[in-house]
Amino acid sequence: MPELPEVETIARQLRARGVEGREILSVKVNWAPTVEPFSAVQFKKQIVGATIGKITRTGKWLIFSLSSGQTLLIHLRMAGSFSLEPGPHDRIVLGLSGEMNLYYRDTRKFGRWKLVDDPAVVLKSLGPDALTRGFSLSYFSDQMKRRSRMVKPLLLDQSVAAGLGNIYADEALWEAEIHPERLSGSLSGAELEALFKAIKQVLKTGIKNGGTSLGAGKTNYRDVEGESGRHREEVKAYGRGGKPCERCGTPLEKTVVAQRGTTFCPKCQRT
DNA sequence: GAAGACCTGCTA
DNA sequence: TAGCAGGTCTTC
Repeated sequence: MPELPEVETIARQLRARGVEGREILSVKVNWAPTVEPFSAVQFKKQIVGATIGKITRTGKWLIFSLSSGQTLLIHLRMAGSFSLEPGPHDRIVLGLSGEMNLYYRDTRKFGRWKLVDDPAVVLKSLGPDALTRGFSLSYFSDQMKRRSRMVKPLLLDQSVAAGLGNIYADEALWEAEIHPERLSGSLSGAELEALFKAIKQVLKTGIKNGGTSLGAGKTNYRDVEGESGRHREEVKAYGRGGKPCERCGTPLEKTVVAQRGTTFCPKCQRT
């Protein structure tokens, strides 16, 4: 579930809560497959005693630099989240110096913690983070022309832009008034620019609103404080199938594109 | 491209 | 009870 804005919100809150600079005193692994590439026992051995340095983010990856020189790369996949209070489905618990426990919660158990010597080995498969300067209009236009595929699956392809997921891809396409099944090579210069700007805008607005969560369930996005994102009220397309398009009033259509649920306006998103 | 795998829980 | 879910990976 978490996409770039949700992961960014979590990274900011972990920093604000002072997780950086604390020593890892203990590690409890309740679901061993979360940890890669080591066994839970090896994983513990390697990180206990290390101090957490900078906490950053690239695409949907959370990055903890450790004083040991190793890096902890955390991907929340569909349902991962962090909390400073214990709760159900806590898969990993870090006991930190200064009486703080950091709980990694993941109902669906899809999330992964990778402990690596060189983060580039994992991150090199990603394109530029969608909110960095490296993700420029010229780069984006080139990628879209070069790989002529349906535009929505291309937006979800992390090797094109890192960070977009199903919600913000639908939102960006709605903003830019482009049909999700358009072939990327058929987009005009004006359409490419509109889509490029829409991507940056929906992600920035998502961050400003603390991310998006749709319902009240346990699999829903929660930030470190246990709050659901306020971006829910701003969503124009995702999850609004059958409801009127806010631009033209036409009922939005829900379909499947590249095996992902996709909502769009059949009238104003051009085919 | 598509389909299945990995998981649990919510919603219809 | 079946179908679906914010993601990615593997195998056709």
